[in-house]
Amino acid sequence: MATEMPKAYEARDVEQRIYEYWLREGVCDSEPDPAKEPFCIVIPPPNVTGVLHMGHALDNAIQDLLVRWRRMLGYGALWLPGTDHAGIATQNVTERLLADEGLTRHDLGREEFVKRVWEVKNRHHGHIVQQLKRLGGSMDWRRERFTLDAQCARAVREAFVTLYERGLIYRGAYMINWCPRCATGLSDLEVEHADHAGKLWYIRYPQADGGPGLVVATTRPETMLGDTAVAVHPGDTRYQALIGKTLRLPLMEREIPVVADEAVDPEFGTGAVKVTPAHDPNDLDIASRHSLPSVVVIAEDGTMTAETRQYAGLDRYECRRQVVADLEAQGLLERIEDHAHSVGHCQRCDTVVEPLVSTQWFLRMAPLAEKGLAVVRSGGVRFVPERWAKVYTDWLENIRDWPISRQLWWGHPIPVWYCDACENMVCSREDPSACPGCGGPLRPDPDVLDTWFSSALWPFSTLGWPEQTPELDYWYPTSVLVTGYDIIFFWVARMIMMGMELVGEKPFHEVFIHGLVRDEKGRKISKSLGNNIDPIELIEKYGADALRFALIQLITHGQDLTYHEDRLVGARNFCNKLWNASRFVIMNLAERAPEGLPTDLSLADRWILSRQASVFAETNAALRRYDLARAAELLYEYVWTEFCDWYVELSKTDLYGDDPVRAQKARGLLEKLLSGILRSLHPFMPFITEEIWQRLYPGKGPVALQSYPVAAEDQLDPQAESAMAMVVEVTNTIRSLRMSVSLPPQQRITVAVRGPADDLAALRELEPGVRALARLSEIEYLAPDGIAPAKALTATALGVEVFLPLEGMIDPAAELGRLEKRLTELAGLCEKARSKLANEKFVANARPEVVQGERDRLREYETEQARMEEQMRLFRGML
RNA sequence: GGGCGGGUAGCUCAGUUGGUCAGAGCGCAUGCUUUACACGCAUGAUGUCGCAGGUUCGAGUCCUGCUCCGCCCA
Repeated sequence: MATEMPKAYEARDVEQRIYEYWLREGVCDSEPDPAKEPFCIVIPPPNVTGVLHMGHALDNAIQDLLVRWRRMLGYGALWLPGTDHAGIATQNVTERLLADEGLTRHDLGREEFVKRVWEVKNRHHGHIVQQLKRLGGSMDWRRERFTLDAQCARAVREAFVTLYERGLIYRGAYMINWCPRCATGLSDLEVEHADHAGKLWYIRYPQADGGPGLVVATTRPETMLGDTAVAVHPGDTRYQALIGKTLRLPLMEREIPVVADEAVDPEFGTGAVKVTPAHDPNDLDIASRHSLPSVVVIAEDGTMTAETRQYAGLDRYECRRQVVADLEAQGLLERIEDHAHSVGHCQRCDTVVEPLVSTQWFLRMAPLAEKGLAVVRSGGVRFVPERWAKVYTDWLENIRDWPISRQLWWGHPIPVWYCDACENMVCSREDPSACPGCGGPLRPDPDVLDTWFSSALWPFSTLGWPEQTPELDYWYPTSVLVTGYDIIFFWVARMIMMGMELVGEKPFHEVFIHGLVRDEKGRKISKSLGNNIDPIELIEKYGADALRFALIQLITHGQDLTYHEDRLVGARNFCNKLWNASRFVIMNLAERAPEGLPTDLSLADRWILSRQASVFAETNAALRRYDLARAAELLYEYVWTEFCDWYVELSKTDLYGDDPVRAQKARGLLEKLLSGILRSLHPFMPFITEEIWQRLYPGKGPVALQSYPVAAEDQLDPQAESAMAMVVEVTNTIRSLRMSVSLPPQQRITVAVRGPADDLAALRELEPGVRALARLSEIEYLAPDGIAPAKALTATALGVEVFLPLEGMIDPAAELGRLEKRLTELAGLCEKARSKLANEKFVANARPEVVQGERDRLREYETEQARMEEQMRLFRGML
């Protein structure tokens, strides 16, 4: 067996080689297998031109953990990878590149531009895939998909046409959010609202008959050019006389009416609001109630229209300055106030969006939302943590129709064609060659679909839908979707609705929602802050396993998590601990260990087997309820504290003792325990566990395909656990007492122990180990009534008295101080317990075992108290 | 304005159905070339569990109010 293991684990020497090994072994490949229960996760496809950030690292660490765990449990586990074409984002990336050449997409023309985008996509694609691989993701790369590939395109077209045929998709002119920079319509979700320190301009609108008129307050003076009315609240006494009168719109010199409308807030500004139906959704509502005309004054490129005459062609903000200046010159600007208000920005480019009436394709959401709500309410789709279900249902209950067309060149074309000759419109699964009405030429719809439209089909388009493939049949609905709460509306909700509508079945059983990764100062990661953390750099520094383990440890109950480099150091150290514990075991396995579980187990053996069985049971339970941090903690604790600190140390007395049978038994058990540790940790830290596994069992195949350890009930041994707890406590007590008198570590001493026969027997069984760990030359066993050594340091450890007879080294005054402190503590504890027990209501109401526990505790305290007092008397005699 | 989450050791966070002096990691202090590991070992210090009431024999844990921080929606 190869025993040459470096002293420290070096992730960089291991990871790439191991990943290639998995690919070679087909570890991540999966086929539908009716003999196995299916388990499937589809990756939230990262933006193909994006760069992996910590959020992806977290998201993928979680998915890989779940998939590897299920795979080892024997499920037909598939993790399906892929990327998203990210319409606006990718088009913007390409346009920026063109800008460097001094070109715009219009210079190139649509066809040439789209070709360029594909080139950009192809360049970035390899990079993002490489990053996912470096994280150790066990995706089935043979099944990789791209939201714009032929298979997804087929699904998108099928979905669109089907929805259209069902009357769920319609086209019309409605007010939508428009990004003047991206030159496309946006859905509400793609608009981010930010508070903006703006102004409130008070403008006088005189009456047409020469009267003083009224004053309106507005945050957007430039839109006054498109005003077609002024509205006041019908109950507002200030304006009763003006309702129905006509005003003269300044600058435009147009006559507009004063209307009364309930929607006006009399508290805001002057209580009179200007009505610009073409550029404000609320005004549009008012306009429709009063049959007001609409005047478009801002064009799609953010400049003023011809309607604005002298302002035509100005940028909207330049126009604002001009309008304000002109109003002021005419004495119509009454005053200006500071006014903070919320302004919508384009999610992709941060430009202030413009509400505009525009002809778009819409998806009717009410019927879809109904199905989406039903399946979550009935528990068909379960959110973890549960509270996110409410976020989801609240949104769906108030949902508006979804504008799905985008005025971009990069994306899925809308499968609709128009005949200019006969005004026919064709929506078709196949490209039509001519107008079915007149046989004339057809013009394709120039728009593409919102990227989220194709993302919404992802769980089934990737599995082959609309074909009824074996994959779709086996893995759909998928098992769990893992994603951050920030895309519940964008993506999760839409997948659920589309799955229900198009496949007739939910896309997944569960949704595991995690928080976002924040920087060390707790700030959200953002481009503008420039506080992005590159997971690849961290992988290079600490290893992918350390990064993954640290992230898993940091997961809280759906909350954001604060990244801290210290955590990575801790996780890296844990990797090294595992490496060295394994190194120790493997070095000692130079002689082949026997097969099967050894017999003639010691107390320590029975204890560690019991602990391992119990930890594995708890770990699986924690994973099942998605308490991933707890699962990681359980294994961390077990490996470091119980296995390394105690079991390995105790095993040395067997390994290096003169009994070859015991040594052989120790080797056998260490190997068995390590096997369990490696398998249990593999989903958390795949690389290092695989590397060690290969060294431990060359030729046995990847650990990734071994069985995941589950509970072994027959190994649970509560008696061994409590006996061992006592041994540990006695050892710790001796160490602590040694330190209290600064005894040099090298100095071996004799200790005496006094206590129940069972406890002493347990100590005797592990005596060589205790002697080594507490640096003892000898242990003297005293019967419960045995006479304790005089002039000794003493303490009680779980009912066993420990004496360190250190005559000459003891400072009686210091000892008295220590004992006194402990006695004070004990007095307080006794007092507390006594008063509890003296309370009739406590005794009457508390559960019997709680009362009994209190009694037992009190008895222990009293016993210890008596012993301490006895010691005090001894030391006082020494003063 | 509506909703959600959080305020526990210097830092980051655990604390399952209320019941053993409140836990972990990091950091800190002291000591240690103990034949796997200094990315280590041992020992130790550290908390009015945001504030105020209430329920209860008993509250970090349940209820009410307040306060501060963060997020989502309008």
